[in-house]
Amino acid sequence: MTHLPPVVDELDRTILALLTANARASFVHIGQRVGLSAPAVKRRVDRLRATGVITGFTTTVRADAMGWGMEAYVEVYCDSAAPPSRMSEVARNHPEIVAAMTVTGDADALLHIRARGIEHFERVLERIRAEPFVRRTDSRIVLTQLLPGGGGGTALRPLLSRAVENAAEPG
Amino acid sequence: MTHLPPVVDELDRTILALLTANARASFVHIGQRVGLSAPAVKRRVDRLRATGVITGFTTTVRADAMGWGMEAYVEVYCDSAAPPSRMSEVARNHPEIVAAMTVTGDADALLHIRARGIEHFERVLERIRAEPFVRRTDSRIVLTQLLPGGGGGTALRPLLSRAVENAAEPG
DNA sequence: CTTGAAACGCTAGTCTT
DNA sequence: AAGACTAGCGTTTCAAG
Repeated sequence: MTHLPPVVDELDRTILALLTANARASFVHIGQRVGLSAPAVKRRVDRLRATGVITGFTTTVRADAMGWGMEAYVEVYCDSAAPPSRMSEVARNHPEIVAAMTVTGDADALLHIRARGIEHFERVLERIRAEPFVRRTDSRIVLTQLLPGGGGGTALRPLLSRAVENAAEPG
Repeated sequence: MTHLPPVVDELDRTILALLTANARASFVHIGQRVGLSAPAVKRRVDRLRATGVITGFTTTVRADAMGWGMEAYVEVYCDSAAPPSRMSEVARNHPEIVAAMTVTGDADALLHIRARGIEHFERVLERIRAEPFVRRTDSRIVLTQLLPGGGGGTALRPLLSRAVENAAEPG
């Protein structure tokens, strides 16, 4: 929440690397690798969270194992008067939209979409194109991830959160 | 590593939702929410990892706080004979490429790139365009993330891993 | 899946540098 | 200011039911 001076030294960077590699690593384990005691590691992690460097701890899930077999990037062309806030609202209302951003170039926004299959994707696309300010869309369906962990976790959170009323808050 | 029948029931889905919301949540805490004892939760999490549904636990880090202030999606047009394996190799050799995939449409591949700033991004682009089989590139620079957690964590792993020789393996 | 017990990790307080 | 140490408590883990 707060925004104190986010100073990140080499020790912090190593701790962050270890935590991104395994968010469930114990503080003693991390401490052994960086030459610190467990309480010292905890203090640094607490500070990284307080300064907003660490925003959370999440789990990477294979999307296809969850039945979300396809993935696409959709460029959206809007009417000239369309405000980004309106697009943001649309993105929040469609759980299949796992990321949304405004971009440079001809298109106004870029959406990262996950769907159960082609027919599901088509329905999502129809819903988006039904928005009054959307003029047209241009889709790129993902064929193969070229890097390991390409289908990873953070973006899946909106798709899973329907199963839980209150998300668990750390600490 | 193994690929046993990845059956995922409603309880598993709830556990996954809680773990994606907070990967450091304790098994007792999760158990209270789903009406299970801690060992029962652990058994299910172990099984989800063994069947490849859970691929890891990671930490979400604000990229800008780490000095990675800009983000772009780059479409790559290749020579007709360029194999995807070659593109995969290129993606692995450039740490700024946090995701790479083959896609439908005019372009052959789509790259997700993070850079410290415009000038850094330009250098990365030059390096990519210097690859012999790359014919041209088409970039979309990200202006604003429209969903919370849009700058998130998993994709940052390659950028941080240089700080650590051996990544911590869970379990 | 649960229970119970031992090992382990987390965390706050206190002291040292 | 930042880390080390210690002790109390919660968690993880394995055995057995």
